[in-house]
Amino acid sequence: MFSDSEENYLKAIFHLQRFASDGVSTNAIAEQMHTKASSVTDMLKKLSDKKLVNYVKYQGVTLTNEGKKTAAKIIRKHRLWEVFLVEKLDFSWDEVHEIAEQLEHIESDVLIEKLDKHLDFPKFDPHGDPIPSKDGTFPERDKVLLSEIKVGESGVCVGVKDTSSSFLKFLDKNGVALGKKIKVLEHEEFDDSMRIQIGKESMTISHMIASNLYLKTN
Amino acid sequence: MFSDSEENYLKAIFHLQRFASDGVSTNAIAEQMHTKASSVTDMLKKLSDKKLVNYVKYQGVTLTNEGKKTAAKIIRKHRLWEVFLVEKLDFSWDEVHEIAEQLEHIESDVLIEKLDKHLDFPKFDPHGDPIPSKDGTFPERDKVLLSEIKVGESGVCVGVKDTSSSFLKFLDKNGVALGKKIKVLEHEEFDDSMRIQIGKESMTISHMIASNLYLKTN
DNA sequence: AAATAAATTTAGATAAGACTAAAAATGTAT
DNA sequence: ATACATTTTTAGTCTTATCTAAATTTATTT
Ligand SMILES: [Mn+2]
Ligand SMILES: [Mn+2]
Ligand SMILES: [Mn+2]
Ligand SMILES: [Mn+2]
Repeated sequence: MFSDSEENYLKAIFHLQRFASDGVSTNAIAEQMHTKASSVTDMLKKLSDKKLVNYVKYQGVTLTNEGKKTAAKIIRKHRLWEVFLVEKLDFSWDEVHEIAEQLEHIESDVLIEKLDKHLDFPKFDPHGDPIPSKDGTFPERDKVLLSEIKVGESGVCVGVKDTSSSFLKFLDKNGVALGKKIKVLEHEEFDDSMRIQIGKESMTISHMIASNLYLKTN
Repeated sequence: MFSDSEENYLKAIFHLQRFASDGVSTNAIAEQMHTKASSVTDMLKKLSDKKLVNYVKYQGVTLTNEGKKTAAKIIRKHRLWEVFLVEKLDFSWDEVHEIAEQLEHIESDVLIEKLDKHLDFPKFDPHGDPIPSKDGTFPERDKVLLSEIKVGESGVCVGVKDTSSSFLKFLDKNGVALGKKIKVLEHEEFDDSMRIQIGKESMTISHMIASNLYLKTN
């Protein structure tokens, strides 16, 4: 149906579109894709011909409905495979992204649905990111950055904002994982660092850490 | 490491090499790959540069040790994924080949080993074909074509020679599957058809069928 | 409102992989 | 041994996806 490259562009535009209120810029896409602006322009023309994006020269792009649907499907595949890798093959959450980048391009509708069933229809991936349903709807979950939580309150870890391997490895090392209960013990005004309770341990974390961890409060 | 196309050529040469005693011909590869001889020549040069094949103009090719190792690895991946699809995702054996053709190109050594473990280190795929080990060794199994078995003797179905979807579907329809015990009741000289007992049923099968089913005799 | 800077597109090149048509090498039959 | 047929290679073209460098458009300053 679509080439791997086309699918990767659609995914990139989809993710960038959430932040930019207007069209997504050529440069933004180039940066996201680690490619050059001229390559992006070429691809935008092609995607526009295929009615996947609304493209006006010099004005940036937005996804059409068809483009959104296609992007959601790829993200669905990516995240389902990530769940598989962690749940069934015993990978840790910092190792799965690269492999899922490949697996997301495997084409077979039956495969996705069977995989979904095998995994018992998960709603969120190993990083807490929502898995769109077959029709492209993303499940919502009210989550708050740990950095926004007041002293004395607590919540359950449901996701990470930064999904870099180094951050995930740091969390592992300190016993932080999805489902863990975290309570804010202290908040240092000076540098916005926090003292938190996680399980029976307590630890101090920087603002950098606290602003990349999502909690679900009761 | 290698492109999907390169991998597919290596696999094709590997399979053709089992029959041809000397080098594999350009035309044979072209037919197997559903491509043109000129495209094959181009690729052979490339594979030769990469020391994956021994190529002498007009003389056909053979795989180098490196080429054999690479081909075995791809076949290993293909067959492990087929086991996964049948055992874990509940596909039937006639549906898995096309998907495995895609999955075999996913690159991650850790993934293959974890998949192998998850499947409990299978030695044969859903069609009875041997799964090479990490070092490229193919497990052997003494098997005989059903058409070679004498009246009164019996064996257990361990593989198929023809793996076409139509043949596999026919077998399913008639209750033939790997592990089933089959006993030869009669043999018709005229057309080499056979009357066989499978489970509690008995049925007549053509020579075409009998010469594409492998049994393991006791 | 120019002038300058930044972003974007165009033009032209390159590489992989495939194809067609023509040329060259090899094999077969008189 | 020569002619004919088959196989294989070469030459040249096409598509996709990328790049660099130059041109163009849009945005920002003075
Ligand atoms: Mn990911
Ligand atoms: Mn993820
Ligand atoms: Mn197969
Ligand atoms: Mn198989």
